[in-house]
Amino acid sequence: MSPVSRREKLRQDTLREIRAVARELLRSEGPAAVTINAIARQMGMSGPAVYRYYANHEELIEAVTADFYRELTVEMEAARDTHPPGEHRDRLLSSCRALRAWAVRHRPEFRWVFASPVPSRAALQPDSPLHLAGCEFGQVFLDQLVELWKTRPFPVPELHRLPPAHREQLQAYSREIGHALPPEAAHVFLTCWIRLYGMLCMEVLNQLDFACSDVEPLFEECLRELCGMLALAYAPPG
Amino acid sequence: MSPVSRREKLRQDTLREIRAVARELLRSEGPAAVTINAIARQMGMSGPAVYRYYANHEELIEAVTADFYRELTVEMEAARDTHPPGEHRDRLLSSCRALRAWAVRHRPEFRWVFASPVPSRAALQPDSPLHLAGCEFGQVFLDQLVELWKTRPFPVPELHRLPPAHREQLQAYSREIGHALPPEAAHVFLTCWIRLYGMLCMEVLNQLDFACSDVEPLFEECLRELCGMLALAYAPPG
DNA sequence: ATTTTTAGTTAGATAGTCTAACTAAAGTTA
DNA sequence: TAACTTTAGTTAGACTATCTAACTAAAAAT
Repeated sequence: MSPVSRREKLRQDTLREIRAVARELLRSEGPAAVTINAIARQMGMSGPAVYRYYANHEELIEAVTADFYRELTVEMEAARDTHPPGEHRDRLLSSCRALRAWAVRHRPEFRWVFASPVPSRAALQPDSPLHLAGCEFGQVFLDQLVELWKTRPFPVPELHRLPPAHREQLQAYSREIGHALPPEAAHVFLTCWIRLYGMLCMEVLNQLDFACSDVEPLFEECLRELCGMLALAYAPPG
Repeated sequence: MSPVSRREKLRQDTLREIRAVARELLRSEGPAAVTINAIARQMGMSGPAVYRYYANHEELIEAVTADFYRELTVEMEAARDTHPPGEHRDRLLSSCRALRAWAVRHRPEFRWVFASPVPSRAALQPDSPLHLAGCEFGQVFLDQLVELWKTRPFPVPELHRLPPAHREQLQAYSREIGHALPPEAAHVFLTCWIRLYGMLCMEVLNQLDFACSDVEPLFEECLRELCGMLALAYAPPG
């Protein structure tokens, strides 16, 4: 007895096809074109049939977004793993570059991830696939800083010099990740993450076009600064 | 003879009211609720009447977005001008804090500005009100760096050490702003802008909630770093 | 006083989300 | 195998959106 019935397999195939068609529409016609009806047409079925698979438009959108997170996560992990476990610097740089490469190669998808923003922590139920996928994505970066911290701790600010309110948040977060990083190292992690991800956000949302068409050099400089903060020697790509 | 006829005045009032109602809907019911019909209902007129004022939904959205840019610009300028012209440090910090204050106080609006992103440089016609408002917004920050550069130049990288492709873009941009900043100073401007704006982008798009509910301390640290890059002595708010 | 312009109206074409009621096929069980 | 249940699909339709067309009434211009 196979654990998945034939029916279940077909169902999974259809679910996958729906998301694939949605993505194709996103790429070819933009986010507004990703409608239940358009997907159904493309698949040669009637509109309401799609509701057998996703309860409503929002749920479909979330599933597609989760796919994007997962694909991005896999690519970052793959890039990271082109270097042996000990090579923290190369692993980190590779995965960061993979992040940007994906974002640039899949602009509509990356924009989509931002534009339908993680509805503030409180809103999204913490066990939804989207939330999970988002966490696992962030984890790729976090894990590497944790690993680095364990083997080759980077410089951190003195905890008592950080504003008390901020300190408490860092302590809470440190607890939340099982003390894998102490609060002051979590602060460095956050700072790095904001730099990296914030820059990509601006690039992909076309907020840098006024001055740049090619943002890669700025991104590399960002990576150089990241290395600085983490006491790693920057190395150019290639 | 008044230069604006009575009719024109009424028209401007209605245009303003449409945008105000749109904004109210955005705040109270979210971006999806900002529809031509809902606005018309709220104003007690029939749907198609709105088309006398805005040719289509997109044009209305653009006008509202331009309003947001303008309001934000005004607030930043006002904050800047609470300090006398010579006080570069205080003026810059005040306007940056005003930027974040507006973003946090008007989250839906700020999100909206990002989420309906400046359609890449090529797309948007350069004389549209939205594009203009966006430029004027960026100008608030740029102008201050220009002023600072003229009176108290900040450290810059050596131009020949930047990647050639990047150098060319910076040269083009420098030309575009009438050489108000040389390319290497434009590079510093860009770096600062990305830090500042990128961080806000992440905060407002709920990408930092996983660790922080109060991002202010991180923002202040960002300002501290900005001051460092610009050879200014950071000063806390208040 | 007549004409033109403008701001509004209703009716309707088209396209979306989503529900309800039904059908046919596939799987399950007596 | 026959009857039953579950599932994936169907069509019809209620509701809402954008936007066009054709019309009306009021205001402005001549």
